[in-house]
Amino acid sequence: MIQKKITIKDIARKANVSIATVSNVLNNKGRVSTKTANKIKQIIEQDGYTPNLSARSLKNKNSHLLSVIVPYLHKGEFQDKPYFWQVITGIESGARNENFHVMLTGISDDENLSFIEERHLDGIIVIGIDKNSNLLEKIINLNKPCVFMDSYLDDEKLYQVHSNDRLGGYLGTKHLISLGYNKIILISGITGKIKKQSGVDYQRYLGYRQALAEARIPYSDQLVFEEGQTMVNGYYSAQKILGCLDDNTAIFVLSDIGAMGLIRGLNELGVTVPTDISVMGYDDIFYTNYMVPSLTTIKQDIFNKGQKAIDLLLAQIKGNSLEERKISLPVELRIRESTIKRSR
Amino acid sequence: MIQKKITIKDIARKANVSIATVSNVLNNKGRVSTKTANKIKQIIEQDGYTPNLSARSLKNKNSHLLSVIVPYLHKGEFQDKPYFWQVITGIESGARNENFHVMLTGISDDENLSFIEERHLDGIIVIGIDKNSNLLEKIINLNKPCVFMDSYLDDEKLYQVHSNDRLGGYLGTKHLISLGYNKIILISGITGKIKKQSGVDYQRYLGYRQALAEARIPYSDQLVFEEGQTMVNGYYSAQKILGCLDDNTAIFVLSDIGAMGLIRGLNELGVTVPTDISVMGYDDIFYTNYMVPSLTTIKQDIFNKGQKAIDLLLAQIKGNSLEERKISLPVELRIRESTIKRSR
DNA sequence: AATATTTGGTTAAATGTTTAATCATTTAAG
DNA sequence: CTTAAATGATTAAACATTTAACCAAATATT
Repeated sequence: MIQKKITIKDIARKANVSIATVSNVLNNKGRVSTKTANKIKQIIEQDGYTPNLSARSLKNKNSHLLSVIVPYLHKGEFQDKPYFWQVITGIESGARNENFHVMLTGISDDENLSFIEERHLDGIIVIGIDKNSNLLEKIINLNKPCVFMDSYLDDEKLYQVHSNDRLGGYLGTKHLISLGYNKIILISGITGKIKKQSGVDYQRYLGYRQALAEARIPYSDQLVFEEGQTMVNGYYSAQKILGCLDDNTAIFVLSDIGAMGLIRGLNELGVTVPTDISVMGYDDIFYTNYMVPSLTTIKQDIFNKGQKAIDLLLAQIKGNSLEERKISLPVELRIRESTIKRSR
Repeated sequence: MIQKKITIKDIARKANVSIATVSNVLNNKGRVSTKTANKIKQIIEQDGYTPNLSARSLKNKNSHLLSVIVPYLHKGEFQDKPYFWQVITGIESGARNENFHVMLTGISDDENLSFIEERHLDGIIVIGIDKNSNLLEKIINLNKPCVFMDSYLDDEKLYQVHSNDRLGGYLGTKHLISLGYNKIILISGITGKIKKQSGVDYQRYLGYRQALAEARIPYSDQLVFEEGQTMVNGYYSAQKILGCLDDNTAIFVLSDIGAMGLIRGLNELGVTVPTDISVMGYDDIFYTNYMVPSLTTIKQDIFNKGQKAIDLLLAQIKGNSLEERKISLPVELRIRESTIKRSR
C-alpha cells in the first residue's frame, strides 16, 4: 500500500489558503501573517510534508547537490589512496552542515560532463586534475561554481585549494640535509608529471631544489625518480635506487604509502630503515605514526583541506565575495623514527 | 553570456513535430517513423540537446541516483578506514557502468531520511548498520530498493551482501591453532557488538568459537577483547592484553588496521612480532603485504563486494527477480610473516 | 474625508518532461 | 467497395513547485 506523497497542494487545501501562500511560508518569502503561517506550519508538521526536490529543482535550476570529481577514480589505483577518502569525508562533512549532498563521480578523459548541467548541480570540486588535461577546459567552460584541489592552475579566476607543497618539499629536504646527508633521492608521483610542471609533486620538487641550493648541494637529475604514487610503485622503486645508495644518502618519497612500499622493498633487499638508510614520506596519513618504524613525514591537514574546499565552493554558490580565490594550507614536518642522524 | 539551455521544445520546433514525438524518440517509445526519428536525432546531435533530469524526475519519480549511506560517516573515526573507500570505489564503478550516479551520505541516529524521498532516489546501499539501530526500521519503512552491506539481519525479505565472516573467523583461528598455539586472543570491534550479536564481528566470533571447539580448546571470555576497530584502538589494546601473553598465545585481530596498531603498541612495550608473538589481522587491505612484517590475514574481496552490492540493488530497481537475496562472498586465508610456528 | 500605502493574500503562468487519449491517414481484410 | 486494423503523429493534462502580477481590505497620510 503505497501512500501518495503529500504535496504543497494538500497542505493548501487543508489550511484553506492558496498554494502560493504555503510556498511563501516554506521559503520565508512574500508576506503572510504570523497567524496563517503558524497554522500552515502546524499542518505541515502534522502531515509530515516534505518538499519535492525535483520540482523545486526544475523551477529554481539548482539542486543542493554537489559533485566531487576524481579523474580516473574507477581505475583501481585509487583504492590504494586513503588520502582521497580523508578528503572526501571532509567534504561530505562540510557539505552536510550546510544542507548539501555530495555526489562522488569518477570521470575519464573522453567522458562528457553533461550530467553536471542535466542534474542542475550547484557546484563541483575537482581533485587533482592535470593542467594539460582536456577535461580541464571542459570543466571551466561549464561556468559552474568550482573548486580545484591539488592542482596548480595559472588562471587567476579559478578557485583553488592546496597545501603549501613547495614548502613541504623544502622542509622535508632540509630535514634530511640537517641530519647530515648530502645526497637526497627524491621519489615522486606519476611519470612525466614533474616535467609537465603541473600538480603538487612539481611544487614539492621545486622546494626540494630550493633546499639543495640553499645548502649548496648540486642538483642531479639522476636522483629524481618519477615512479608513481602507489604502494606497489614504491615497492618496486627499491630495486631501481639500490645502486645509488651510500652512506651519504637519504630518501624523500612524496607520498606516505609510496614510502611504505619502498621500505618494504628495501627490507627484502636486505636494507633496513632507518639503520641502513633514512626514509621519509609525505602526507601524514594516519598510518605513519603506527608503522614500525614510524614514518617521518610532511603533515598536511587532509580532512581540513576537504572542508576548506567546500567552504570556498559554498561561498561561490551563495555569491559571497572572497578576498582570495586561492587557499594554501600550512604543512608541518613530523619527525619520527624512519629518519636518523647520519652515523659518519 | 549564459546561453539558454536547449529543450525538447526547441528540438520539436526545429523538426516541425510535436514535443511528444521528440520525447518518443528520446525514449524509444511510441510509434515514430524511422525517417522523422532520424531527422530528430540529427537535430538533437547537432544542437547538443541534453535532457533536464529534474523535469524527468518530476514526472517519472525516479532519478538515476543512488545513495551510499554510512552511519556516522562524519565521525572522524571513519577517515581511518580504507576499507570503506575500497567498497565505495567498487560501488561507484558498478553504478557508472549502468549510468547511475552515487551520492555519499553520512547519517546519525536522530537524522531524518527524508532526502531519500525528496530526491526520488532510486535505491540505497547501507553499510554496516546495527541490528538494533532505530535507523534500521526507518530505512526499511522507506520501502525503497535497498541493499545492506556487512549486517546480519534476520529478515528474509532484505537484500544483503557480506563476506563469509563466520568462515573467516574460523579459518583464522584454525590457522593459529595449527601453528601450535592453544591460547588465542581475539580482539574485535566496537564494544558491545558481540554481545548484541549483530554485525560482522559476531559472526567472526562464532567462527572463532567453532575452531576452538573442534580443537577441543576450552573457550574463555577473558580472551575476547572488544576494543574498537581503529588503529588507535589496536594500539592501546597492547597494554590491556600484555598480562595474558605467554608462549602458547597468538592474537587474532578482527581488522588489519587494528592489527597494525597493536603490533606497534606491542613493539613499544618490547614485544616483537612475530618472534615474540604471532598476530594476524582481517580484511587484507592493500597495506598488509607491504608492512614489515607483512601481515597474515583473512582476505575478503572488498572492491568486488561493492560491485556485488550494486548489482543486487540494480536488479531490484529494474525489477529483475533474483534467486537469492543474500550474497555471501568467499574469504581466504593469506599467510604472511606476522604469524610463525610456535617455537616450543 | 479623500488619497496613498501597507498588509495579507490569490491567480495564473512558467519550469521541461512524459504519456494517455485522440485523430488522421494508410494498409489489410472481408 | 466497405470496414477494420495498423501506423504515425498531435493535443493536452499532469508532475510539484516558484513567483510575478494583481487585488481587496486595512491602515496611514495629508
